[in-house]
Amino acid sequence: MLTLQQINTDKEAVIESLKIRNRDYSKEINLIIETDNLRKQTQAEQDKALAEANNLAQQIGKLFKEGKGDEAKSAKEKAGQLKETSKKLTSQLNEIKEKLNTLLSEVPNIPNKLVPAGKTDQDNFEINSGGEKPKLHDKAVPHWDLAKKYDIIDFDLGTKITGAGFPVYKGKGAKLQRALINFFLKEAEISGYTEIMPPLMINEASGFGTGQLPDKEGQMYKMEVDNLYMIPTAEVPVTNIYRDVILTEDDFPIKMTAYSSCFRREAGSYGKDVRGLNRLHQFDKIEIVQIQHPDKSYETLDIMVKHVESLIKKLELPYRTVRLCGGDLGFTAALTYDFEVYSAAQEKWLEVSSISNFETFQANRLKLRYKSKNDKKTKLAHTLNGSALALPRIVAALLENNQTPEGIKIPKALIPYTGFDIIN
RNA sequence: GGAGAGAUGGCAGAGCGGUUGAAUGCACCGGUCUUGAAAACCGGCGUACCGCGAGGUACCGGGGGUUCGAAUCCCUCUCUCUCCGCCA
Repeated sequence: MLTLQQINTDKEAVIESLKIRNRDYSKEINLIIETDNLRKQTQAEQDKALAEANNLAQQIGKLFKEGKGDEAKSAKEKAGQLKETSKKLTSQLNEIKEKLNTLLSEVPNIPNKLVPAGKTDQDNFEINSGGEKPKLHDKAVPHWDLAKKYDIIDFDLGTKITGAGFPVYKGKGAKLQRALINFFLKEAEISGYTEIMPPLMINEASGFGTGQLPDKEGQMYKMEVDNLYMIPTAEVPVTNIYRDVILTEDDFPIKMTAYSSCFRREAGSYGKDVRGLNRLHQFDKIEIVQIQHPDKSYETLDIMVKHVESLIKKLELPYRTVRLCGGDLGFTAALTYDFEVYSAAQEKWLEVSSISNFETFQANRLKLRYKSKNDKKTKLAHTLNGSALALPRIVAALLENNQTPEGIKIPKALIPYTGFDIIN
């Protein structure tokens, strides 16, 4: 969430920047400032009352020691009154603080200047593309048919065991998953990321830290009995490693990668979008996370984009890179690049990666800070993350694009990991 | 699951109702000394909020209570450790 400091220093600029999200937040921002002023005022009153009470209590202590019981008694009465007023003020203050927090957590991140105007994903700005759309043979079919033909992914079986959106990978299908996981992890390792194997369930504090709670509670599976959530992405447990941490500048950059299964309820999705591997409740993803000095986070974002691009290139998939427009930009992000690969049989672009700079938005919730060398103050760090990469749609594109009458060819870069070069 | 012990500053560890934001040691930073370093000595050393400032307030795992006054007493939650049970 935004800091009060950000809002108080330049309220107009905040409101103006948020307009690119196609909404006017001036009402919210003004209410926040108003509430904050009330907070300050109430706190000043409370501090005064408490100071007086503290003083009095000390005096009473002294009087008792000196054996002046009578004087102490009258002082006690006065203290009792003070206590009541301070109690009232305290509960008022708590209420105000809670309101302020709620208000603050409802304002999205300030978009970077590079974010283009627009409402939907149609308005995203294409900044790059590569690879070539393959020419498929006459009898080419979408990946869900290929999955059945070669018996590598069984959607019905998943439905039987669990429900829709939980596919079962079999034989070479399972091996392909494992190969992709190892390939992505290896590439991340080469780029200097430390591998993390995180818990797949998280508590409330972690969900709040990275911004899934309270905004996206409905997207997560919840274990009511233990009050835990299944992770929607490894971003959550991995970034939360640094919750409540104060770093030194020398610690930057912190680079972590993690493979995990991800669980999303995807309530409200339907139709073509969810066919086959296009949208699942459980899927596998390799995530890269960086924690960086504010001066260097955008440089880092570009490096992360390059990393993802190199993965897709090695897999020889046609892709395009887009910068998300204001309407498509996530609540917590300041700038996001998406990668889409072309899935030739369904003739669709599929989003396979999303790389974002959150600036201090997550760090503020996480209380993730660093000690500045210059002025020795603690300041909020910048957090970034990206998918590198999510498996299902990559698999969809690989299957569809590489299908031949003889079988599905495996891209060269992946063969050392699969141990086979064709699925037939 | 049962029984017990515990949670204090970066770490270790005192304090167990009154001037304790908290002894002491280590670590860390600045200085003296030294050719340099070590040692020794001197000084500094938590976070947040309010205030132009002096200063004030809050924080000893979280929340609540008792009291004029709580790190200290009570309740509750969470977590850690030890023993027993169960178990991949």
